Amino acid sequence: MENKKVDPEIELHWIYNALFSAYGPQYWWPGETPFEVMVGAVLTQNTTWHNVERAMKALIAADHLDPSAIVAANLVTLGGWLHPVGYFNVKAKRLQGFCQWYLEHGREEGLAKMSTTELRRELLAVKGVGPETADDILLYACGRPVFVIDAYTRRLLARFVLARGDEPYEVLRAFFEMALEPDVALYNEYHALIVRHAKEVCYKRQPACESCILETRCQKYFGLST
DNA sequence: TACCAGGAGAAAA
DNA sequence: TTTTCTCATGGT
Repeated sequence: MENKKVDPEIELHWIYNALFSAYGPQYWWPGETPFEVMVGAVLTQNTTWHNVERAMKALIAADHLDPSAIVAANLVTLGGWLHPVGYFNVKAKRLQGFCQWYLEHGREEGLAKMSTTELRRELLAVKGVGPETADDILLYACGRPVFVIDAYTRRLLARFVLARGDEPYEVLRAFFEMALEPDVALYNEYHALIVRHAKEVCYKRQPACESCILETRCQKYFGLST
């Protein structure tokens, strides 16, 4: 594989424009309120969104899509509502822990008073909230300009030879945030488009993704003919 | 039947 | 410090 020197700023903007032209706005993140977005971020860990929606519906049906109600809920009962998302025993504890933190920090109003750096540090200190979940919450619930790195993003970077893909989370986040202007709407749409594209075209198909809308530029770095 | 999905924490090496 | 294991359901 030929490893050519590329300009991350140019490449990342090109990829974004290509994805947006192909798929249009994705209207992420699903959720009526910022708190619902936060709950979804915790529940979606290693789980499809379809199953998260089922668990959210169960919480709503039980009138428990509320931080105080979740904290007060019996852990076994809460796990029962979360059953569809898998790891329900783990996620019940994580969700309760997160809601406890959310209430102690003054809900949305309290979080809004914190700087992005401070809020991110606080989120990462919550058990069950790792870097991706923290950044999902920061970007989609709190409207902070933080780029979310997930498995799809890593594959995309690897395919474009912009990174190996297995770098530490913070390295890849910095890579995006240095190449792109700190724009909440852009980061929001970009991550959503990467996920959308991953679902449309399987990145695992090596070496080329036939019919992939990014194919022409992607192949440029793989030296593949059209 | 086997594998993967909008991860994270703990334990082991 | 890095790698491996565990948590677990539901769809393909």
